[in-house]
Amino acid sequence: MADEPASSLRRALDLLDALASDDAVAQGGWGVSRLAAQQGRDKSQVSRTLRVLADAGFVERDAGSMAYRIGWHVFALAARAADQRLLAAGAPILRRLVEKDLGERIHLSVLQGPEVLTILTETPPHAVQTVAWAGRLVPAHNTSSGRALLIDHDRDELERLLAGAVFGVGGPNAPADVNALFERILVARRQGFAIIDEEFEPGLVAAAAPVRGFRGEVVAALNVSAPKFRLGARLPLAGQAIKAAADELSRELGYDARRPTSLVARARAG
Amino acid sequence: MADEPASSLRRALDLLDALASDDAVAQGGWGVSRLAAQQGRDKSQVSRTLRVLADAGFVERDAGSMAYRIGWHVFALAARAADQRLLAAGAPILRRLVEKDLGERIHLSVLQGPEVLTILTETPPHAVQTVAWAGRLVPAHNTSSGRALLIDHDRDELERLLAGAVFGVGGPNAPADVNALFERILVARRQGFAIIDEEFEPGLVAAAAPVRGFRGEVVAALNVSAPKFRLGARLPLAGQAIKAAADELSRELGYDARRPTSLVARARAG
DNA sequence: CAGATTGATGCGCGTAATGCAAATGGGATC
DNA sequence: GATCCCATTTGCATTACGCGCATCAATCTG
Repeated sequence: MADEPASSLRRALDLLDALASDDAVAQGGWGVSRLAAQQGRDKSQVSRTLRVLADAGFVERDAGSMAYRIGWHVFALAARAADQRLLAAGAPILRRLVEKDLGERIHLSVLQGPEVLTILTETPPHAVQTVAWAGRLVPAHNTSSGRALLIDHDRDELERLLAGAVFGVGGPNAPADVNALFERILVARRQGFAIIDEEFEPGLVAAAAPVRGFRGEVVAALNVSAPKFRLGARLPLAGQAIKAAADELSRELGYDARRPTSLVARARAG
Repeated sequence: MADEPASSLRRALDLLDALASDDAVAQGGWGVSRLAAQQGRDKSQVSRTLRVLADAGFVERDAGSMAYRIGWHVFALAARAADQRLLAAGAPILRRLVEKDLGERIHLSVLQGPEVLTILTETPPHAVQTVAWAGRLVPAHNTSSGRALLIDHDRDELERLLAGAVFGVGGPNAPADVNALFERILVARRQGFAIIDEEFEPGLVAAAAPVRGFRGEVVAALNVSAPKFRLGARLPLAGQAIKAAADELSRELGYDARRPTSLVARARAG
């Protein structure tokens, strides 16, 4: 719980988030009133905050509709967001995986608090509709990426990280609590990759493996997900392929598997 | 220059900017003291502001060095709003192209599997018939937009993507097979834009250039097409104009041509 | 161990964010 | 053109909260 006092800065950042929501994007941006109502704030202050954000280029407003949308500055910053090496080195590996090995949707994700952020997606050409997954957040505790990203966490760390998470939802096999999750993490740790069978969504299976940085800590996860009827049978094989690719990516980031990692890897949990 | 009172929000945003500077990025992020000195602010408040930014995910800190960097959350914002911005920033550029530069029909399109989907059109006033092109699908292999959208693809990727495509149809100069297409893509790659001369339809010429997103990957294509008797003579010039406009749009999407984001592009090429 | 550096925190002070209310500015409809 | 209605901005009194100073803990250096 412990709702922070919510500083004025935090409230401003929440406005940016709201403008990047599916609804706001789909409607070509939101006006002051809509934003104020949605955020439970007074219109006046929202108006003033947006003016500052607009002056700084973080939002911009449509000349006709007066609606605000995310501005150029955010895109410029995003281009310099954390570890571009991960993106640069990851892209070709994802492509190869989807084309040569698996023929299913491949994602590269990082941990964002108790959730998983997809930063790169590669879709097979035959895919009918491409849902834009990049930039989306999903829970960490019932997804394959999440399991891979948490593979070094011990029970206490899990407990703390997932204090607010809702267990037992998603697919029929979703873990019921932290203990169940930890058990499955131990399995993943043993075999080097995680297998998910209808935990996140009914009928969906997935496999994921951790990507490590040069210090040995988990920096990302590579995963494949697909309908059970298509991927189910060869899921263990897919896991192996994903793990091989993740290991390759780790090497490109400077990770040396022979060096001991546990100490440094643990440091990131705080 | 009437310096604004500089609200606290503005100061916080300036911190993000500072963290996105070349120096900061090159050094893997900056610490509190460095940032405070560079911004002429007190360490204490920089520390507190960064804590809020970090809680919101807008910055993240390196566990070892304590240095702050732009966080993945910014990336997520940009990724989710990317499509919106493509449309918003694209519209005026299309309008300007058709009014000032070319006086012919301009399209903005994206790749949809092996086909090209037009998402924005601008028509010159003198146009007799206004066919609604937006929402239409055309083949990728014998259109200028398609060529621009496939400009980073290598031969193998083309082969897989266009496995079901019918070659040798459309105009008299339509590419006969994947090899012929790839040859022409190489030409387009060299000059930065694609020229089509009666490939899609007899008597029709076109020029197109790729638009890149903040990650450096091709997200759309800008193109002009017109009857050969009207545009044929100045087609190379039109190509240059289209390329210039596409580059401008890319910049508005956060693409920085100087940065080696081309790693992503190059890696695709092989 | 002294000395320097870096980041976090306690605490009064004063600025700048806040909420209410009123004003402004279009678009509608009649 | 007069009257509403909606969205956005602005005026203003109040005070929360951002601010700088000083202090403290933790690391690094020599």
